[in-house]
Amino acid sequence: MSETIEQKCLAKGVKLTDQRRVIAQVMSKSSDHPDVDELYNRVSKIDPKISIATVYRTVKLFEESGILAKHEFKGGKARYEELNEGHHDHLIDVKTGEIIEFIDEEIENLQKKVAEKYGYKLVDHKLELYGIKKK
Amino acid sequence: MSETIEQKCLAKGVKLTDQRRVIAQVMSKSSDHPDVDELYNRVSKIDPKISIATVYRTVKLFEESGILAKHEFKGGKARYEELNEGHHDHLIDVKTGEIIEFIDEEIENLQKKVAEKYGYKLVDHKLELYGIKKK
DNA sequence: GTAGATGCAAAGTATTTGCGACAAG
DNA sequence: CTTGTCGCAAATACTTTGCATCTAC
Repeated sequence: MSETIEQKCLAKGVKLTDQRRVIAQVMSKSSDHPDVDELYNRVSKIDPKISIATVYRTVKLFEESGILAKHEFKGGKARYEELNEGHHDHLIDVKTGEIIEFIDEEIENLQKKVAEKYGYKLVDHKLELYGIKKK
Repeated sequence: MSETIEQKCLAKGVKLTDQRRVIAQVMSKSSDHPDVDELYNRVSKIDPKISIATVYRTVKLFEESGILAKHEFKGGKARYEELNEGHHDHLIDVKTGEIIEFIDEEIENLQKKVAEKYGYKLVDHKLELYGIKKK
């Protein structure tokens, strides 16, 4: 495991409060991609006094600090995950909603090439695959 | 040019009303990717009596009928474009918001391969590149 | 001590919906 | 005719914000 979220906050000069610590810990433990509501539920079990406004403010702050990644998958609410070294994309099961993380260097390179072709420097991208499980 | 939106409606058994005809024509003429508000503005210039609720209902209906594609680019409202034969993805200029459409067969194939690898049949995907124009 | 964080409730956006009037097939 | 559509305004869902209070550094 690389740095904890708390360490990242220190490194980036993000002030640590009790609320932020709780939110950070819950996100670290979450291997799925919770939306704000779900995150708020989990956080509330640890400290019921934390308000949903703080959860919204904190995920936004963490996202801007490069600590969390925000995803807006099809037709739903925004969902978050901890951002670690290895970049990855998502394969979403359209039946169950299950999410599989994957990495494909070849696709990454091709994306860069496409951007170059049009005279752009690639600064970000979003790749989501939607599939049905084969029997 | 392939079929018009009106022809597609007939083909798919979607009832044609004056309002839908206007919305269809405006979308056909739009080479950008307007959001509902912008579409409503354009539509209102032709027939000011059309309500925004109808615009919302119509784009949703057209999307479900495979006539329009809905995009949810980063942090904004949903945007729409006419869906024609050739599938394409989008390269978005993060400075200006300009959108370039592109096709890359190689990436398409690799996506299918990734899904296969995890035992999935690819039914849909979303690929968005965000870039900065090089000088 | 001070700048910034929190909780609360109210305000914003974007989108959907119930309902009576109306129009397409 | 009958089923589905429209316009309107109210409702919903998600997210942000003003303000007074509190807390980390």
